[in-house]
Amino acid sequence: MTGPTTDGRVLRGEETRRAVLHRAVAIASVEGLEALSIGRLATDLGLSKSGVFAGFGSKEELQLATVRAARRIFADAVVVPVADTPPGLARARALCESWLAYSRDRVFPGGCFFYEVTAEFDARPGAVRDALAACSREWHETVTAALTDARAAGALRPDTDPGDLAFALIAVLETANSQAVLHDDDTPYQRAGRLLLRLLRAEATDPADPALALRTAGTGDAS
Amino acid sequence: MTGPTTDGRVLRGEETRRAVLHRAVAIASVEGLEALSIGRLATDLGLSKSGVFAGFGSKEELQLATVRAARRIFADAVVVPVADTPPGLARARALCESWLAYSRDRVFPGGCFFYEVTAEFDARPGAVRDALAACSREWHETVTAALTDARAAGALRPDTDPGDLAFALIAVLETANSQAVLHDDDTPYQRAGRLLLRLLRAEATDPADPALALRTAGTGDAS
DNA sequence: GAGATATTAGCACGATCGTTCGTTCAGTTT
DNA sequence: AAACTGAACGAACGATCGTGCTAATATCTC
Repeated sequence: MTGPTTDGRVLRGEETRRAVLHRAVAIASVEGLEALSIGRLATDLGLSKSGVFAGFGSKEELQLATVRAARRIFADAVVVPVADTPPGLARARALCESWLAYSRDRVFPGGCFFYEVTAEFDARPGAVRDALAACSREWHETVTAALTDARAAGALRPDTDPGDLAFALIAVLETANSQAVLHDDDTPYQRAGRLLLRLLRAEATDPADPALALRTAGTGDAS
Repeated sequence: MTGPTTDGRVLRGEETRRAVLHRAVAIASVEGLEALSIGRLATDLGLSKSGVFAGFGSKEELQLATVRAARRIFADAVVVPVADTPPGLARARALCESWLAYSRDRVFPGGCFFYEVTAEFDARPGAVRDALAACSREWHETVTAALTDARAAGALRPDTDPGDLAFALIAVLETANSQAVLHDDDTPYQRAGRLLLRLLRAEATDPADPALALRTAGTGDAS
């Protein structure tokens, strides 16, 4: 009986926590996790510094909570929408397109949250880096799994290394994000779209696989 | 004759500036340009805070000088060594291998300086971002030029887009750096080595081009 | 030597950082 | 109504930030 009866107090607390994290992921995607200052969050949200602090207990805990929040947003924006795409090659393709849209549409205002923040922490030992490494691994495994399915289904050549291919696909995605944000330019996304198809077709048993068809806009289907 | 007669004063000043920048690029490659604090640099080098500050005039100028210093180190480590490689496909290949060594050997202790710092500033308008954008453009153009030469020489297929191919190659390089640093793992470099060759061979008119031969160690040449 | 010049040190400023403390107030329980 | 709980506040702390001053110290010119 840890009475999960609705307690309005803790409920309100979680609400402000969510508000803080909503702002935190936005700031961190642009300026990084170190630029997250408790005082600034408090000012932006009209809260007191100590109030924000109390909700997390330490700056590092705030950073970790921010990473967890971003992970959820990323999953909702990129991975969840492709759940209804059939496993295999089509899903791998859908994951890439979904990722490009995630970056292009600025789900996080600074582009990909994890690109920004991973570069910031990848060489600094600590809990934040560990959390980011786990996210990275998770994403790579998601793409690799789709490609492994595709190979098992015969859509990719038997000698294809799903890990290598996933690495190449993700490399193109991340670089498109980086270049597009840095130069405030859309063409990297177009380059990336071409290259993704090229990479997949090069490993596909059937380069004309419908999962690799061009889709300029919408579903591209005309009945 | 703007009297370049050795003035020991300005010479000494430039010496300390170099010492400061040497430390600055190391710090920035690990923790970013914002983590560069004047007081910390002064303490690390046994100088006074105002002494360090006077050498640059402002924090932003220090950051810009750090970027310029890193650009020079990068050029010396990656671009200069391939100057004696014949232009074209061989040089493109050499640039990639040189870059991998630059990252793997930790010319900057935090891996690629520009990966770290570009992610930090790509979404923040300002002089630092502009300088980094220029560096990015310069590097892309260096690789693209080598590929354009290769195509002009008939080593790459006529329909190859040097910009797209350079983009893909650089994407693989950057991601190898990122993954290797984040997970403290060497395998991303091995993946990258395989993928680079794969990408170049796919566009080469002669996949058996000697410039694309495997070289496991050293020059691989036996007289 | 004297005088000009450029580097460096010393000191202090306002601002902001993360953190701690005691208090206030709304909601829950008895 | 009284007792308790948890979120949020306000004030303050020591530290560090970037940035100005002024003075001391080298070095060059004459």
